[in-house]
This record gives sequence, structure tokens and C-alpha cells, in this order.
Amino acid sequence: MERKTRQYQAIHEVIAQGGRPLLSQEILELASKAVPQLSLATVYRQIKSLLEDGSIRQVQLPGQNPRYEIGGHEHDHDHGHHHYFQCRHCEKVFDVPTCPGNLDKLAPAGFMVEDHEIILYGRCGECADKNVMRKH
Amino acid sequence: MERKTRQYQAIHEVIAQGGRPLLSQEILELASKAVPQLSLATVYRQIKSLLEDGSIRQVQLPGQNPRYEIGGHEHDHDHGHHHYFQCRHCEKVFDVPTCPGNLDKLAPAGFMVEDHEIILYGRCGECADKNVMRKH
DNA sequence: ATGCTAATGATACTGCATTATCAATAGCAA
DNA sequence: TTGCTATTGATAATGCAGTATCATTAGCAT
Repeated sequence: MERKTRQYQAIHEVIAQGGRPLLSQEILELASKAVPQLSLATVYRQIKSLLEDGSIRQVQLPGQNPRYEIGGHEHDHDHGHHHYFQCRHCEKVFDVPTCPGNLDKLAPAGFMVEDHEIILYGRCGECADKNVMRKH
Repeated sequence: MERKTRQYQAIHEVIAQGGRPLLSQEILELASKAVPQLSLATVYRQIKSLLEDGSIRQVQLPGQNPRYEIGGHEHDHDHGHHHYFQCRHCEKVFDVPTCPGNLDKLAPAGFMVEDHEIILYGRCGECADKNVMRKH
């Protein structure tokens, strides 16, 4: 992929402006606004090459399809190290820029902790008020 | 599933004694020691019914097939709430009985945190010493 | 403006985990 | 021990995310 096609621009734009990790399906839907006839095959092709050149990174949540967000693997130290929050109502995933820090002590003795992943679940700002469970 | 077949016993035993979450493949391999001709289809069938009656629980790690360990969903409060450690060398997953506690403050303002999941990655006790990367 | 060829759209195909099918087997109640 | 039928083993089928195919389209260098 070296040509700046409308499809490439639309897909890159959607991921860059998304503000949160997106599923391939979401990328297709959002980018289709700019390129109506956009094919899912093209979305997968662009995701692949964007991953390869480090423009985007893959975000995996347990039991779910991969999502993609802007920013490479951040090889350099902890720069870019962050976590995720998933809303149980709208299912969207958000970045959590903070990190509680070292969790080495959680592991059993003799275990060597090299990295960790934290996923928060709950209600996002938009979904926090609506559809609140009735007291009865 | 109501009959105590040799297959049921072998599969339940393997999960109960495993001490860590096991993949369906691992369950097949381990239970095959007791029931050599054991079929993967039977493993899946037993997993399904053990999940339904709450004897075992499913453990999902990002981008990996589900694992299973003894113990139900632990509906009652935090009883049973714990996390996981995966060894990057032998790929095994271990339970981490401890929990750093409340992580609500990590989420953006307005977000309602209901639960969290922590996964540690590194070297387990057995793999900590062997195959150590040379300094040069 | 033209031509080369990368990229696309539509769709067929692959890989793989899990499920369904069905004849044969084996718990278990009587 | 017998008989009923749940369970099993072997394997075909399914579901689905992602990839390959290929004729057509459209960047972009000239």
C-alpha cells in the first residue's frame, strides 16, 4: 500500500479520530460515510498494512475480536503504556491513560512479572445515567 | 449428563486437580491418560454441561482460546474474585489469589467502574531460571 | 492526457474452534 | 441379567473472522 487512495485516507482518518479502539466492523461503518462502497476486504487490507508500518496498534480484550487504535507498539519503555475500560451497556472500549504502577507483588513467590494488562468494566459517561436498573 | 461415566470422571478430575485454568486441548491430553480413546467432542460436551451446572468456570485471556478451572461463577460478592498470570515461556496460566483492590480512580471522570480484570505476564517459577536471555 | 500497476470490490475460500449427527457402547434401574 | 436410553467416538457440518482471487478501477509518474 503506497498510494494515497480515498479508502486509505478514510480508514486512517476514522482510526485516528476515533478516540478509542475500533472493531473492523466499526471502521467499515464509519469509513463508509466517506467512501460508501467501501469493502470489508479493503478494511482488513489497510488494517494489516497500517499494523505493519506501525501506524496503528491492536487491542485485544478477552473473548472479543481485535480492535485497532492509532499509535504504534511504543517500543521505547513505558511510553504509551495504558489500559482499557469497556462499557457494559454500549460495549465501547476506551483508553485509560493511567496505570497503578508496579503489580509485581501480586504474583506468587518465584514468579517474574514482566508486564501487566488491566481492563475495567462498567458504564461509560454517556451510559452512566440511562437505563438504570430499577430498585424494584 | 447425569450418568457418572469414566469420561465424565476423568474430565472433572483433571480440571479439579489441574490447579490452573486448562485449554480444552490440555483437558483432552490429560484426561486421555485415564481414558485413552477419549474424544475431543466428549471433552467439549462435558465442558458445556459442567459450565451449565456451575462446576467449572471459563477463563478468557486476550486473543486466546478459553480455559477452564474448577469453581463456579461465585455470584456471592467478591468471593472467588482473583486474577491471572501467564508465563511467556511455557504459556501456562496461573491463578493469582490476590487483588490490589479498588481501581475506580483509574477511569475517566463520569465513568462508573463495576469490575476489573488484571492479567500479569512474565515467567513462572519453573521457567524463571531456564532459557535466560544472555547478556550478550 | 496516457499508461503502468497498485489498490479495490465482490466474493470465494481457508483455518480453526466448536457443534451436530448417528450408529455403537455402556451406566444404571428393575 | 436385561433393557432402556444417555453418552460416547468418529467425523461431518457449522459459524465466522480473516485471506486469497481476479477482473476492474484509479493513483500517480511521465
